[in-house]
Amino acid sequence: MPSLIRKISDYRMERLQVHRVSVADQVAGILRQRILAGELRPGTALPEVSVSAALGVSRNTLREAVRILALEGLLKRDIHRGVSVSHLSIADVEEIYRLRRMLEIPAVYAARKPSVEILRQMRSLVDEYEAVVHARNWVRAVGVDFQFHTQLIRFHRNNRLESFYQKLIGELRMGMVLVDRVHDDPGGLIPVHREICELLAAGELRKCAVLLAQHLDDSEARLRDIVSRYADLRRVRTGT
Amino acid sequence: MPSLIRKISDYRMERLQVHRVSVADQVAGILRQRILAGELRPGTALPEVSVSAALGVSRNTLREAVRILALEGLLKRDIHRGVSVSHLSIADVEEIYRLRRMLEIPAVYAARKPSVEILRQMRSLVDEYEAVVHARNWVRAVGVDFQFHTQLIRFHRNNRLESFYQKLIGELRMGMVLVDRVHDDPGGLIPVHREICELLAAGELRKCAVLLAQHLDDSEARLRDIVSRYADLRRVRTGT
DNA sequence: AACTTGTCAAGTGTTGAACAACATTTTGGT
DNA sequence: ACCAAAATGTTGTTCAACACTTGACAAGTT
Repeated sequence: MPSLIRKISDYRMERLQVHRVSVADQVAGILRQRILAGELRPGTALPEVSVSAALGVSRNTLREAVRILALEGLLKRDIHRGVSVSHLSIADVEEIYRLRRMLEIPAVYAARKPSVEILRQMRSLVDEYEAVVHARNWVRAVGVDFQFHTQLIRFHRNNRLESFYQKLIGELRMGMVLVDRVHDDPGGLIPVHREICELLAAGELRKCAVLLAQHLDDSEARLRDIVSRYADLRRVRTGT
Repeated sequence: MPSLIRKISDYRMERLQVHRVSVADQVAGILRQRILAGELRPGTALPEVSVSAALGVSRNTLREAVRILALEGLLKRDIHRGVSVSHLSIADVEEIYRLRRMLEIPAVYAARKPSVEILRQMRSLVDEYEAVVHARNWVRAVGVDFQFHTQLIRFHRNNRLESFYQKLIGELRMGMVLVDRVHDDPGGLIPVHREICELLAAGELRKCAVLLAQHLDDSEARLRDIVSRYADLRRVRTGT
């Protein structure tokens, strides 16, 4: 595995940078990506031997990667029974959205003097979202959507909060990708996101907060719907 | 190591419960405890070979434990350079206290109809705090203090928030135990905590929030002081 | 038939040893 | 005194083996 990395870059600088990440972290990244892309669906078991063999790393390394993802909430570990991709329950969705409200809405007010940098980022993310939706790349769209909200959180200027928030939306993302078909109206978010930017720039924080709250409600309702529908589907398939 | 556990309990019930925790988790628990007790001070290096030998576990197992604590923020990993107990900087303290305010004050308002159970817990924790301070057990006092605030957070009824909060105060605790001597006035918290309980019970949420905010400010100032003093001390000792 | 009791395979938990990769220190030369 | 190259000690990673659980199925009992 390390030799593969070596091959990609011969330049000393790059090699150093790439190499600073341990293999375990890289493996965690790969698995995270596959989970968030919906490739590994909730409930999928990840037997250590076969997975480590498939990825070309040792069992121990895979274990470290799994430990990371388990602490992130993406994988579930049942002792002596193996790991599997976590399920997102309605309760989880509700819990996470209560947190999003608790964190994102104050973020708007924290943007009293909004950072130009963050605002610029947000605007470019809206553009990117538009492009991605146009290209009908739904998985990527979900990612960009969440990046937009992460920028919002950055107004708090708090690293711990930011990484916690990213962990949260990581879990949500796992639920979002359950639908391979377009979820209701993915393009509908564009004007909302754009208006959030403008209201922030104009200092209309109250209006912005209201709009955001409403946006979050919508988003939660949509995800609830997806999750409950998926739960039914699973129930039927399992025969419970 | 596992066989040792077996010996302790022959009863099936107990054995099941004990054995559900992997050795790695147990080791993480031990290390966490020693760090939070101030036994392992910030900056202390933890060489894998010696530590694993001392604890009687393999290097791989210790590594898993270290991975857990690193993700909790208690240990710092520098790749190829080993792990050490994290330092708490003034910036960290400030960041964490901003989060505490953001989370605890809304918790008061979330206690509009306060759970009897939580309130009971809080009161008994105040009593315990009193007893512990009387016994001059400062390390334990810090722990009980933080347990009190954790109960406050429980009004949010949000598991993810709770574990995030516990991670946060875990980091603070590491700073708190830097002083082996009594920090200014450890008994002074008793009436404050007690009044917070009473105001909550009486539904005087606004007053309670104000008091809590003030309490947090005091607490932050005290910790800032400790940390900066310790940083000076370290600077002198290191000769920088 | 329903219930308990072996037995077995498959998987995880843990270990120890070995080697590779890296940071730091020491060495050796100038 | 300075700098590059080698030695050192540590972590990162792999491998192979064993101990221990679990789940499922077969065998036996009531």
